[in-house]
Amino acid sequence: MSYDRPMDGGLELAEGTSERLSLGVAARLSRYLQVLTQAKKMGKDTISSQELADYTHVNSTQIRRDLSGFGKFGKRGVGYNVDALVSQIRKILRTSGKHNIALFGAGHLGKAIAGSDIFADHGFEVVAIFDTDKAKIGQPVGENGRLKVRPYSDLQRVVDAEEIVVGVLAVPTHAAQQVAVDLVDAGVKIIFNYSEALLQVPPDVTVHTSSPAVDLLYALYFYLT
Amino acid sequence: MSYDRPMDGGLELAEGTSERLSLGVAARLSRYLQVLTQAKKMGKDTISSQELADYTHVNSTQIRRDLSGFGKFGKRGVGYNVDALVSQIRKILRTSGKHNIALFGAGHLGKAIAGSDIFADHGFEVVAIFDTDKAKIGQPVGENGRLKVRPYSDLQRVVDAEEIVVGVLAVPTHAAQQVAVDLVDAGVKIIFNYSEALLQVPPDVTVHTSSPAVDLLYALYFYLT
DNA sequence: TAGATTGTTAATCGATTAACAATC
DNA sequence: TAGATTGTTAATCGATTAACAATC
Repeated sequence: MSYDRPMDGGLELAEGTSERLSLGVAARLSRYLQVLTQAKKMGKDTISSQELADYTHVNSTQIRRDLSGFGKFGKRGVGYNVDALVSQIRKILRTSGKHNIALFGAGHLGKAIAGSDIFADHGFEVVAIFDTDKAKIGQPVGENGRLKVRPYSDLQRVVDAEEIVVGVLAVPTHAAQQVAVDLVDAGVKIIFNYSEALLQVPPDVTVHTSSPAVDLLYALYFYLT
Repeated sequence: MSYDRPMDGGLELAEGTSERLSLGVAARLSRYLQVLTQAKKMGKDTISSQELADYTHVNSTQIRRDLSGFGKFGKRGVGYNVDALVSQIRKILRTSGKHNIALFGAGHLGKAIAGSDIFADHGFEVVAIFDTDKAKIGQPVGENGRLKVRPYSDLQRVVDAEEIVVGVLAVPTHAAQQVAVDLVDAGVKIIFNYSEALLQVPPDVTVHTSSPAVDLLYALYFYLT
């Protein structure tokens, strides 16, 4: 685990490059990144493992341990430089690039997602929004009406032309499976599902279903006990 | 771990009642519940641990192990009865009751949440929606315009009158901390944060921040490697 | 220097998995 | 009966934590 390369932003990845991160480490690193991004917006230059722990509910020792596996990123007595740590984690997660998203459904949820910078902050860009409702097609959506709602029939063409890697489903539950099928046919391998549908997809496709109510149940259990 | 009470819906909880569930078990049980709820809607009467595994990405042995800690809920060669398992898990999680939610922010996201049945399916009811924008106050929101947007100044009064246990923040990031402070003052202990703000709250208050982009980063890592 | 915080070790704990007898 | 699937064991693996020397 020793690591003697200077921490000055060299381009190579630290040890561990060749092996896949474990699920847990990858998930935690993503969360650190989220907090760091916000901390930076709040004008913080450095952050301690204890502060990161307060926001992520991950033990501070665990955080230092996760990070030290890839290099000595901190300064004893001071903490971690926010900018430097962001770029290190991005490198470790190999998500420094820009990735294009297509959004399905131009209802309240679709508009909320299109207008948010929650994806943009992490290098994702919503480059297309689709709906099957003719009344909605052509409508401007997102900040400054940057996007125009496209007809659903353009899916395949747009996925190819815009190099879409993620499909986000903000459609009614009954419509979700069909969109998933069409996305898979178009070659998309990551689907983010905001509907309640249980999606059936081939094994090489990743589905992430957002379940706020599940998270609430979980929080409530610890509140009630 | 032996358990000889009939599985016929007796009211007592199985073994483990007195001890708190571990974080992991509680989280997984919540996810099983989500899948079971959807499976029921799809008309399934029984479900196998393997089917649950396919939808939750939890190993099927792990699922049987989680469940068998509380009783023998399954039938060998058949699987689990969906209805019975739902009520058993609800009992284990002690979330059989109804819990009231207040929603903050009547923008696209607030309206999307108010109009969804994602919370209702799990015994949560959105009973109030607030906004500070005078133009929005009084507007009907949710299915059949069931809710009218209330002025933010009514927060304390409504939390008391409606026995609100969860506050859901669908407000701009810059407004989130103030709402959190006011909710804490009103006695709410669970906050669900859809903004990007890092919220500062007392230790006895649970904050869950929804981070779709973080989940995407994570999915993308496994896609890219 | 004095205080703070990292990096790292060592020990513990819980999660995960394969395997398979029991039994529907 | 034959096939399927649970409940459970036993072994392994990774996560978690306390403690503390190193050092900024």
